Amino acid sequence: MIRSADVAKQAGVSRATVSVVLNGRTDVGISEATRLRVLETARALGYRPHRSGRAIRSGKTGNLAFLLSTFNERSLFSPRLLDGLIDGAAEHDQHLLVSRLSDEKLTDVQFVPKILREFAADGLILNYNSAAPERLFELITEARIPTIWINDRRDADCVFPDDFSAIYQATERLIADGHTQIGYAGWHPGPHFSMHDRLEGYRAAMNAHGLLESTALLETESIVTLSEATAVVCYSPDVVRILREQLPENNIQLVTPHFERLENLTTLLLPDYPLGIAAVAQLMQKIEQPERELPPVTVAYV
Amino acid sequence: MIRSADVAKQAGVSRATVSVVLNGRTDVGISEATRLRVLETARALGYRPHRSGRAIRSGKTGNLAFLLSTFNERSLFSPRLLDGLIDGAAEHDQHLLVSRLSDEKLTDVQFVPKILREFAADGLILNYNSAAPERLFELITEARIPTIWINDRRDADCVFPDDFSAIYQATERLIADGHTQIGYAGWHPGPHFSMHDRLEGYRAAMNAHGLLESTALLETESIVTLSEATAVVCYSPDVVRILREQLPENNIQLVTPHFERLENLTTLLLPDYPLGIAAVAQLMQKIEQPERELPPVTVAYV
DNA sequence: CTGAAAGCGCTTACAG
DNA sequence: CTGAAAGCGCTTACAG
Repeated sequence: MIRSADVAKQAGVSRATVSVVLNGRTDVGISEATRLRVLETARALGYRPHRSGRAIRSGKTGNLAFLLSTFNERSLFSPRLLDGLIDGAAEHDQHLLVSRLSDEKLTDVQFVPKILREFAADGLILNYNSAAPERLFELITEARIPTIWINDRRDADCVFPDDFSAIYQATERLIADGHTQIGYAGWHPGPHFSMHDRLEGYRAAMNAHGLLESTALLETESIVTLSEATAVVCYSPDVVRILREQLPENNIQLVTPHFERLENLTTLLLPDYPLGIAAVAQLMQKIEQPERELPPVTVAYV
Repeated sequence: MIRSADVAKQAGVSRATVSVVLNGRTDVGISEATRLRVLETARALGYRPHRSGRAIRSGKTGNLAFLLSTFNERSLFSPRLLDGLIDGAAEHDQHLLVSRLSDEKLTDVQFVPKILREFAADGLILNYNSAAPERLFELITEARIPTIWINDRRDADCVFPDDFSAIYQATERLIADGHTQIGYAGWHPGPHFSMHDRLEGYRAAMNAHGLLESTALLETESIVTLSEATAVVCYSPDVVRILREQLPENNIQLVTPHFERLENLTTLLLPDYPLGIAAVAQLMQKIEQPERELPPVTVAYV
């Protein structure tokens, strides 16, 4: 293992100089020749600074932890969300720790997840919707660790997709096309905030233009009958198949949590990558000012 | 932030005693009363040991890094694989760091991923199939970090699903049922080792029983015609739909990388969770003895 | 502009 | 059985 002392010795400078050069500090004047010599020596030796050294000195681990449920309904999870988090973390020079917890584990009062038992990350990104086990809230509070909630609408410290605006926007597109009989085919408002927000987005758009609502709320993938509607805003791609038999494609607006655009269909996609980026940005702010409650952040569908 | 010194002071012992008690060391005799007092004090204070402190002392970060490509064809990735890795890491008292790299980034010789630029993990689990960018190999070698390859068949230090045996076993089931005209519907051997292994598994089973091969190798989801076959071993679930129109369900054996069993169909599933567990176990061994080349490990389909 | 010293939180010998 | 001391790799004042 190469230490900063090895680089210093080899380059003929002190450890402090190595640190200053490698961290690109500009407040300390270092001769260009020395700077280059240190950089080159570090490279040649394959020096990889030990994160823990800095961590213990700075009080910051340089790690962010991403926590989700093994129970898929509880957590939004996609490779793109993970990419957003990883890229976001990298932008802020942080590593991303990942952990998944089962509800069963969380019901055990003895159980404390490793990530909360130790000080191994500077902050937490929680990917648990509103139905998260009560015990989880306790654990977070006890650990007193800066936390941002992702995909949950709360009073503060959260980042979530703007379902309201997405549906609102989709509805307005149909209105702009001259439609007055516009249906909404989505799910019954359920435990997740987004179900409620989408319905409200539709209602708000219709009301704003003095139009009458015509909703077909779904319990499952039941058949949609919106006989009087000439156009439909819809959330479930499963329903599109049925709608397509009844309506021209131009008259269907899809807003979807899936990532694939359906052929010839105007589609708004869940912004999972930007969600990850935004969540990390919020968490960094939260880490800097742990006491301050951050106002909720919405991320637009794309 | 609560430090071990705080716990020591509060409990009226030295920091060393706190360390010994909290790490459950048995080689040092500690009175039961003292032990309980330290544990209770730590709990009451909400003490969370700073990983970096131990890391810097022990030379081990306690982190394992999982590295994959943003290019999906390069990396096997599923929530269950991640669960396997996370649970495996937890078993060994390690955290899991995750990072994804795009091929473009890796073509840039200047670019060194954060995880290799710093010493932040004790070892690496690489989820890159054989077609990984050349630069990646260089980077790993330069960093001299214990590494296990997952889902790639190499000479050493790798963990991969046993595609050969899965297909062999599926073929033998049909032979045991009395079939002699057995087809294999899979993909042309391509860059990934598994394509080759599956075909060989089929061939080996047929040869072992003196039967003639009848393969329909697929380029895409083309129609399968195995007119003389009374039974088929098949890898692609897409092909099952077509086969089902030609054959009774009992005469189809599916081996699949997807996680869902098809109704009424004998199916062998890719063992992604066990793969994660096994990969971590191998990596822990590799970290302990970095010089030693570990023989390849296969994980059976389930 | 550079270097010696101190200290971050932890654990491990070692002395009592 | 317990505690004082040393040291892991790093960075940050501070003295020269």
